[in-house]
Amino acid sequence: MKVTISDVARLAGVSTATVSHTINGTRYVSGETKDRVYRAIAELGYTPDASARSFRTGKKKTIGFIVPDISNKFFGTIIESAENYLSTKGYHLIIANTKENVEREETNLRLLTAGLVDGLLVASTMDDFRHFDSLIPAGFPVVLVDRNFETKKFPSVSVSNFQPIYRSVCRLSAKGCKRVGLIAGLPRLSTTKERVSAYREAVADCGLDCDEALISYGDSMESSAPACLDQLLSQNCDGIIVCQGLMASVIIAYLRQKDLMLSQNLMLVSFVDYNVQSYNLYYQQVDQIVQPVEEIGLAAGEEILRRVEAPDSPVFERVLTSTYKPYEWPKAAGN
Amino acid sequence: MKVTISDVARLAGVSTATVSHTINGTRYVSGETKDRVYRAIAELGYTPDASARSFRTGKKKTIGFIVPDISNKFFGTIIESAENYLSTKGYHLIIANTKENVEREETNLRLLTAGLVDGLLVASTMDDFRHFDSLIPAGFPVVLVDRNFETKKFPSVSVSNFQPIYRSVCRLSAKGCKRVGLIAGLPRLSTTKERVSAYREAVADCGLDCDEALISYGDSMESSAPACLDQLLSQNCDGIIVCQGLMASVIIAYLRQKDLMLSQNLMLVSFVDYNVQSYNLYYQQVDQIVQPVEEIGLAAGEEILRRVEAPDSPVFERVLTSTYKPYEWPKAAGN
DNA sequence: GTGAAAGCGCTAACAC
DNA sequence: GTGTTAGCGCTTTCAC
Repeated sequence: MKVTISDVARLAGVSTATVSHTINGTRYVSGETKDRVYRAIAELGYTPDASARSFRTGKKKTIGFIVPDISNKFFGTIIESAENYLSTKGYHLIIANTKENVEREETNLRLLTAGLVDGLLVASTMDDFRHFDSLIPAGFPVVLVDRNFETKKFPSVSVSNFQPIYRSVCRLSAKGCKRVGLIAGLPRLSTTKERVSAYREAVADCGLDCDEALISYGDSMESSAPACLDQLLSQNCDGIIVCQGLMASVIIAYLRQKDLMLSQNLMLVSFVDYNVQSYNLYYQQVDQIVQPVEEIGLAAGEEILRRVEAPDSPVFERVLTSTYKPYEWPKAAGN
Repeated sequence: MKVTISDVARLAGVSTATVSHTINGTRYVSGETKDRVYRAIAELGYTPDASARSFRTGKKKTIGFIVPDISNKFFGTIIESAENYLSTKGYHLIIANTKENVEREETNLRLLTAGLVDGLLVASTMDDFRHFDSLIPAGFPVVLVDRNFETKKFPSVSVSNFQPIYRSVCRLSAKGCKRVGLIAGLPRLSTTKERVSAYREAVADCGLDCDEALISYGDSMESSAPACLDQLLSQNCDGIIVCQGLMASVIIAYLRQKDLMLSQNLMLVSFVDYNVQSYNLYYQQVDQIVQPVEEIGLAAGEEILRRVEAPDSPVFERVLTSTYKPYEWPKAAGN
């Protein structure tokens, strides 16, 4: 049967309090007593029961992470670096995948806030802040990751993509492009909105063709890439900006299949993506916008623990910046 | 403050037992009483506390998954489909990342089996079964995923790659290759061992050059790909088999950078990888070995719940098979 | 058809 | 320097 703290106490000839304090280092215990306790623990093969402990203390030592798409390497990498940081601090990570589906997010929000985790990291697929907010119990620690709401009630960790997208358009314009297309994600997402508005502004500033049909909205998952590209090609665009790394890979391949060489029919393509060691190998012929993906995960981990430990600490918006890599740069061979 | 089951009971004018049974449907409650309970719950905004419940029942409704590399799409996809199935059954998924590091796996094994989860899915990076086994409390539900041990004590879900690798070698041989190289993963992994032995057997059977230097072991992460490729190229091989999808992408790019066209200096390349919708676009010029990644995740989910619910059910080894896609096949356009 | 009450294993006052 | 003990919120046996 299960061996409990009382079994240990009995065998060691001490009280359960002493055993507890010995294990947790929460008060002084004499060397000799410690010894007896540890010996008893070893002999019985005792392991403190995590759920009894959580129940008692109210701390679960667990953070939830609601993501739109685990299999997307962008989020996979964020999860990885968040988990890496959290495990360092003795926390576990519970993952929930929404597949960009609002109901799934609702369900998970409800389940995870019901005493399962100490805090929640959310890359939300919702656009209705009021609704999102209504699903979070008052005072529950939440940090928004990658995606924001207009209303800045919750702390967030995100990436600014306005400037790089603006710059992409300018560079395409300078190369002679007149009709620059944009392949964006789900229209409701803050990241999409920000990129689209940067695009619109730059297109106007550069005097390029300003045509809503040049903006193609995908569903933020890779499968929508070909359709988006087809739409843009049918619009005779001569430059393309792809707002997502996963889609970008597909786009490149699809272009190649269609025998449309880059810098020929199409002047230039810019990507927004995560930084992979092998990245340069693939895409050296195009501009890259590299997001600081590991840092997002790390920052997310730091912020959520800050809020878990001090729920009333000030609400920060942490905005990280992407790196813009123009394609003329000297090639830095991976490895 | 926190609202508990007693608050609800008091407001509804019933006992906590009735509230509990109403919520859980564990015994008959009259319609009228139910109503009162639900009204009280709504009024107070009551949510049952998950950790109290776990503590009481001993069921956490949580499965742990120890993976070597979350950011690898192969595992990302397995996690995704496992999570998908588990959430369907009311279970949550705790992720732990080992980065192919044995100590990290040990730590996580210890932490997760200490009352945190009901069962454990593990894609182990260990090769010492005895050691692994010693870290699992007797009777604790465990299912091995993707990677096996020689000793078949634990149930497992894995993929057979012997036949496809054997076939790859044969096909390269038929194309005229004499020196076929293999880019494998960590030598200690069962998947690597199985693939290497298929390779060795086929090389012998086909009368190809049999040279240990033609086998290049990576670390099962993408960053080792270029070094592996360089090693093989220095061996003047005329065909290459890449045992991992992540590495394969890097290899393709690296070959292109080196201006080595496929089917020119190198006769053919085969990949072992997951099935992505866009896959055909990329790699149509090579044979593909497509692993049933979603099914691995699903099967893993099914198996672990079976064991959680019936710890003494028979130990199954579930072996799934990959799909071999020769490159001459008529192209099935993605989508 | 419903209630009373005993714990699950642990931590943390409070006591000495 | 260590022991006693209440109680975290819930489920479930036993009782009526």
